Amino acid sequence: MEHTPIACSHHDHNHCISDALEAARQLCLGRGVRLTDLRLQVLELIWQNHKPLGAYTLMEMLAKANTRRVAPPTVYRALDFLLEQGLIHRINVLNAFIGCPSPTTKHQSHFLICRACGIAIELNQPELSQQIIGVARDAGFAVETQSLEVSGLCANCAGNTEHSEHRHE
Amino acid sequence: MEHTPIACSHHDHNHCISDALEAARQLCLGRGVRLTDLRLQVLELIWQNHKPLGAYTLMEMLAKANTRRVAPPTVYRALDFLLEQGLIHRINVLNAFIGCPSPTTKHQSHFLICRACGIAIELNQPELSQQIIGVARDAGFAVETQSLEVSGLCANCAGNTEHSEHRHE
DNA sequence: GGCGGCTATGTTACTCTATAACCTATCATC
DNA sequence: GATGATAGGTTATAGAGTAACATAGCCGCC
Ligand SMILES: [Zn+2]
Ligand SMILES: [Zn+2]
Ligand SMILES: [Zn+2]
Ligand SMILES: [Zn+2]
Repeated sequence: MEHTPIACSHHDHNHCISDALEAARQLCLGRGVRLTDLRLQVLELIWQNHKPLGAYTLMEMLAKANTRRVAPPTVYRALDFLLEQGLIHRINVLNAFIGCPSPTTKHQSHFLICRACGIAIELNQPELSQQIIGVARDAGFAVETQSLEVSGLCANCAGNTEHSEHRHE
Repeated sequence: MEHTPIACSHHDHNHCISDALEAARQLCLGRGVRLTDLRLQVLELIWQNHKPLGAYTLMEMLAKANTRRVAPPTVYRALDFLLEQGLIHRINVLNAFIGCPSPTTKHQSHFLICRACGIAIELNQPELSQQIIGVARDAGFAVETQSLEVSGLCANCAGNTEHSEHRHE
């Protein structure tokens, strides 16, 4: 049952972006929280590809887009909001953030991260979450959040490894 | 098959420490790498309990123990060595380090982390590693390393939650 | 024993990541 | 349009990690 993830295959990424932004608008509307210009802008920047972006990278992008200085708290507050609403995930191993393709359904943070091209693929495996909860319960542990970060090579990069190991863009 | 982990139960922790240090000595001897005084000292400090310690906390402890200033590179180099040899793991979600109770057997980094008492319990579940590898393979992804960090409440703290939610020592 | 290369540690300076504290602007509601 | 609440701007600082270079031990060899 091999199935190449969207992030790894050629696809119309504008579609990913518009879907994500529209989903965010609906979700915030439904919850009565404010998806302000800044927050939307940060979300859009995060979605510009399937690679996690650091807060300071986002800060520079914001500064460039708005042609004025943007300070860390500004971007961190937007990121905190997006994290709270489940619109993005934090990739701890990279100190970076990536958009969530299914923010409406509650789920844990499970990612495959390619060390060659930098892509992060979000898994959708409720059974895995359940198994982890089970293992934890056997140890008397009550799970609140899960972070699974698997590093390696994605389908694209695994094939090209011998030729070009270290490209980052 | 409930089984309270050692880290969570009353136990002779000096035994944990001496076991870990002796295992480290043997392992380094066998591999022909040098477990220097500094590296051993850092490992011992890390093992002083079952809670992950940050690099800067370790730095202060080192400075106190040696009654002289210790700079970041000193402790980071020791940590790098211990990580390479598999004697410790890094807990990404905490930016902290914890001793590995089974450094001789190759395995992934799977932890339960109690947000109340700060303890980190290392799981020993090869089946879980295998399942993760399988899920990744279905996405065409070649796994190199895994980091599973589950946050919640340990057996001890889950019972006491209503009384004292936020004790850290 | 003394030389030369290698590994480990010391030292300084810096980068990157994140937050505290305080102030101002905007929004919603009455 | 006053009032309270939320969002964003600003400054400063904390926390985590690394680069670059100097020094000190260690080891094998002559
Ligand atoms: Zn998600
Ligand atoms: Zn890739
Ligand atoms: Zn381990
Ligand atoms: Zn606990």
